[in-house]
Amino acid sequence: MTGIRALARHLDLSIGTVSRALNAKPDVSAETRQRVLEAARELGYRPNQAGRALRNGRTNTIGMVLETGNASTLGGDTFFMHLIDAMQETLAEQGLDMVLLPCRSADDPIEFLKRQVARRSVDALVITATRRQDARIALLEDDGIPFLALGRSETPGAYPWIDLDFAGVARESVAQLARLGHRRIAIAAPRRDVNLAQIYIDGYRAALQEHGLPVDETLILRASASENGGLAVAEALLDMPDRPTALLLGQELMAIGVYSRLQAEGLVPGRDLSIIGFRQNPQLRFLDPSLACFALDIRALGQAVGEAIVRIAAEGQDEEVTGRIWPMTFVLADSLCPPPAPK
Amino acid sequence: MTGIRALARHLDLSIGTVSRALNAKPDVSAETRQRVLEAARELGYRPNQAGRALRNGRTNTIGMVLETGNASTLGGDTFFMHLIDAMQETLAEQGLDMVLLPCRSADDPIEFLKRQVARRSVDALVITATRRQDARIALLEDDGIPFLALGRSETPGAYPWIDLDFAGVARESVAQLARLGHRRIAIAAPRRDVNLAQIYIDGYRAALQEHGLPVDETLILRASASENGGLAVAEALLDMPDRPTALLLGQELMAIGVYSRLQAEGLVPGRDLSIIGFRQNPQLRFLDPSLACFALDIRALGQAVGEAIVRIAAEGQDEEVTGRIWPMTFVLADSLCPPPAPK
DNA sequence: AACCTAATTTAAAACGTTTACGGAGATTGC
DNA sequence: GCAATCTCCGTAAACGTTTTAAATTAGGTT
Repeated sequence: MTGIRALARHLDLSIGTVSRALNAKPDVSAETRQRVLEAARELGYRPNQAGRALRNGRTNTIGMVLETGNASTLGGDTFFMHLIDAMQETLAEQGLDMVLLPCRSADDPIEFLKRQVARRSVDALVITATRRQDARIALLEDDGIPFLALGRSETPGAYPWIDLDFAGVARESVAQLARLGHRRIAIAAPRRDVNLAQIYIDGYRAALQEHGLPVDETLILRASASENGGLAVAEALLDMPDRPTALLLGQELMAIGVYSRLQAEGLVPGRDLSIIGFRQNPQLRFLDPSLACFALDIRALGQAVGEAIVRIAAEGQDEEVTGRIWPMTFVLADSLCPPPAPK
Repeated sequence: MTGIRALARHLDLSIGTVSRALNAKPDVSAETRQRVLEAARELGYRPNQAGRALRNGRTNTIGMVLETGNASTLGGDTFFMHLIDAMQETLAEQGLDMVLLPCRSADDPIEFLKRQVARRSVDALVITATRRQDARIALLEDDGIPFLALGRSETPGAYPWIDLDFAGVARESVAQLARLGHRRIAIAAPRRDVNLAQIYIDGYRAALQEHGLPVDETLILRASASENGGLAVAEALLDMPDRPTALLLGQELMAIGVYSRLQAEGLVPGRDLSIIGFRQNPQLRFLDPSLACFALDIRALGQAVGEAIVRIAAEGQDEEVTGRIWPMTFVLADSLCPPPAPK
């Protein structure tokens, strides 16, 4: 276990000089620096992280909270995998490490975060899956931990966030359908407390009005963010007396349930009902007919998140806080058609 | 930022006494302990992790290396999510934290591990996706970092591992098919350097001999661990003059490709070709006819991994090293049938 | 030779803990 | 009443760094 002390002794130098040489600080001759670096490599010296963190008050590590047990984060989706991949690349370029902090969805996210905050083993945190009211934000602000929220929240206060453009998705979806002649457009979104659902539905309302279409509250459906949720949505649609001709989905996996329920009734997406999904998802590539949805450049997003959290970690709390909306682009597919002629 | 010093001053006690009180050490009166705990809660005292780690030489944290960019780990599969969830639960019960260390598959895993080892920010490591020859194992042994390999390796040396029973999967698969009367059973497995493929194929060979069936090397196929790999496998099968009547798949997602290629030819799994998949995977639940495969209790596995790594972290290198094979149970489904009568 | 400056190095303090050791009272045993 | 024991607490060292301030050396300039 060669510490800097052993290294200094071996070189017949003082600890301080060795430290400066290793950290590219001034006040050390070129020759000495050379010797030190060589000996460090030779003896396999690696600075002790704990000592360094204690002295510096920094860990050079960025943490990201990852909810396990929640299908929309780690499982059944390559979104987070690619995001993390790109983030890590960006952070590594800055000499920062990245760790993922798995938080069981069964546990209290506040308690979990308190524990992480207490450990102070990361310089800054990225939190995901923000709720409409998210107590974690107040906690982090109180404790002065620099953080970035991946997803907006209605929690008051100024803090940095990056969120996907769900309002834009709703607007563009309605525009596409209105152009095809649809007038009765249903929308399905997950639980109220996830903020994106609210933004999505608000965008939908605004877009309808923009196109001079009435807002029918019975066409706004809530369902669980899963295949089963999609089944329930399709079920509800089938039961409607004046069935809508188009459907917007506020979560990816719902489409699977909708398709299978419709097809069980002999109905065909893109002929009997126009459907626009949400985020593009490789799991949906088997849907037939193909599902219109919204794509985004996940790697670029990961890079942006990485760059943002680096700045936030460096500048601490007095960073000029700013929210940022990430664009998504419409992907046309076969699940769209003009509304069927009323019989 | 209330450290133990501020806490001690506030209580008019010495730092040492406060520390002992907080850590449930002896030599402190019940009354004082009570006061200390109360004040700690009130002032929101949280021990500084860096100071503690420096002093103790332990971080009370277990790390797990997670390969991003690799579909079989984070993406497209809930396996790791559930595993991590269960592991974390087990570790939390022991008062240990868990962090995931995302390793880009584009980067050199050895360099990545060296960096992590150097940081010494975890007490023990779980490594996944072990290769047949895995230099990481030698590195960890050399550096004296306690670790557990999730997956065997042929790398010499004694180290603890837990692996799924791929040999058993192959054996049981052959047994099931032989019982149905199949004599020409093909097998498809991923790249040679992943160890599980080797074990799987070895098990297949042994099982064939056990049932008195000939081993035809042309029936042993290699393909990428993906849907595309499955397409290629099906392609190869269709081109064979004396087509096999059954197929074993050494990776989950292959089944998707196999099914779609077969169905494009008008062939039906479970009628024209019997297929046994690998690990049960929620992504495969839409396959029709349903795919026979092997299930395992992921939560129990996660718990076992958690318990093992706790022991390993506690006892350091002199833990009695032992490998462990995790059982998988056959799940019967509609993709099996007796071989079609030769025409 | 004495002094100043610049370049390089050393010494020491500090970060926040834990723990071995010693000491002061209080209690017990004779 | 004195020694021995026990209980509780304070002191100080140690963990491995980084950094500030002081010290040393070398190289001029008077």
